[in-house]
Amino acid sequence: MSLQTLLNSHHDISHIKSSCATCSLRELCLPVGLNEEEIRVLGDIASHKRKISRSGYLYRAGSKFQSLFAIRSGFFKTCILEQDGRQQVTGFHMTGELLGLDAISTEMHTCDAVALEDSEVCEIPFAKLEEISRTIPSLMHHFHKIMSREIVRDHGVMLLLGSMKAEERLATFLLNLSRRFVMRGYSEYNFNLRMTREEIGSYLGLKLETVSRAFSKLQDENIITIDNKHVQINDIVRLKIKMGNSTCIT
Amino acid sequence: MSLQTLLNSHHDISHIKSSCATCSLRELCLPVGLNEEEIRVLGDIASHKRKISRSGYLYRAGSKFQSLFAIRSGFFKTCILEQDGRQQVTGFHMTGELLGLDAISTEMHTCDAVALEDSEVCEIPFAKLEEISRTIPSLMHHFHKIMSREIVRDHGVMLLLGSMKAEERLATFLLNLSRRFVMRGYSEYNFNLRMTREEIGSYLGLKLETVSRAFSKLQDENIITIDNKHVQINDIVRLKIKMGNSTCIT
DNA sequence: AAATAGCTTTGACTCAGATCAATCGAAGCA
DNA sequence: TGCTTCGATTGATCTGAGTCAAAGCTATTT
Repeated sequence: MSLQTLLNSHHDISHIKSSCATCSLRELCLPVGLNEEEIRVLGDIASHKRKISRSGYLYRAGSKFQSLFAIRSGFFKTCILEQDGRQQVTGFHMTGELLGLDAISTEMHTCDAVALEDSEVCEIPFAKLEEISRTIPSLMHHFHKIMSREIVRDHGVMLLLGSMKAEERLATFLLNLSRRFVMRGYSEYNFNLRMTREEIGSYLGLKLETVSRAFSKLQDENIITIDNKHVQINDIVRLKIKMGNSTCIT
Repeated sequence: MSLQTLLNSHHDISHIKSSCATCSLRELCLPVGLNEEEIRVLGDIASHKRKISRSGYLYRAGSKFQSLFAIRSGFFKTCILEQDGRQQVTGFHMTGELLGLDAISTEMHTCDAVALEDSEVCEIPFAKLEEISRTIPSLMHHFHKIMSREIVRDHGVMLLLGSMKAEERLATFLLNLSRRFVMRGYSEYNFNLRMTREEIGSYLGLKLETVSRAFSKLQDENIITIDNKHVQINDIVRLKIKMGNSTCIT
């Protein structure tokens, strides 16, 4: 595989406390392409904020779909509980991203959304959104675009995982996270992982031991560096990898 | 695993020539929830039909997104060509389904669409659709719903594959196909596979030999029966399986 | 009718990742 | 402070799927 070491220097990262600071609604919406007028309108209907503490549920599978959530700060996972009790992680969601899209075609949430750290979201009641979209149709159009982009991004990655080995899967996962941090204005080289090895494994279709081994291997190969190894779900990863021909990562 | 034999009888399937007959636009749209007025309007802009013969391209990755396509008859695969020349199948699409959604967030097709048998599609120019949606907003709304439903359906399946063994993946795949045939009004027990073992494998993240072995195993276990084994991409599968607690298949 | 090409099946071998198990570090708590 | 719990790491072993190879069937071509 074409993973290449890009940088080898160690930066001082002692100042990094959380992966994400707090996002204003404006910051959430600008990258998405909404104009000032649309943001103003959205601000009116999305004024309600909610705090979710670590391990808390934002919504549960089966509950009625009522709102989308813009993540102002924090980190979430979405997961489904299979009949045998095992849980399957279906995605990770960071500050600045939209949550709740899983329900958009079914009127019902298809998965649980769980906070991986103390988080704050901005609630966007979907009924109001639809109502206002009658006068400003472009609003709904934007949301559908965001939705499809998010789903397609994930979908594309998942499809490619099928043909990858454990190390490549992990690299893909880290690169994906990295890019999403960059989009939100954070360093692409230093960020915190808020999820456990088991959660990563569940998402990537690997066992936690395999994920751990892959981390160790990437570190041995000097591709990543991990501080605070043994901090539970809070280790800091310095990404120093890049796909040689980065066409296969979205 | 909770696969259970449901039926064991052999039906006469000699009359089954193709997996699908030809669909009218009305048939395409009704299950989707469009009303008469909307179908009439859609009919006006979607009058142009195109025939694609086996192995022909409906569109290619990188080409400009201009139209959605409703499949009137036939069977397609979508696939992406990786930089190393291998091709990755990203989906299969049957009569009555909508094709071209891969491009909806990018203005550009992200994959190739190839006919697996002689097929006919109905072209829906997206610009016209958007134009008309200004007067009938519900139309676009419907399309977004269809879109998200299709994407989510696939996405859900793919996510679950990660934790499955080869046999389970194949069973999931066959059940998925089966349900889609049912939705189009065909038997859920008898249908044709238009794709090769290699294409199935690519889609499921397996090698063709593994797919073949999984087919044999399912047959040994009396879960499926295959006629015309050696017909190239045309073998007839009699599905006799059902998940015990079918919550994990979407 | 024979030859060719495409796809499938099956067997033997190998290896990546799952499984089982033990240990360790960090955080929280009595 | 010591105890408990949770997560991470590492080793040993097992197994399912990939790989390589040979042979089979069907359809197509000559």
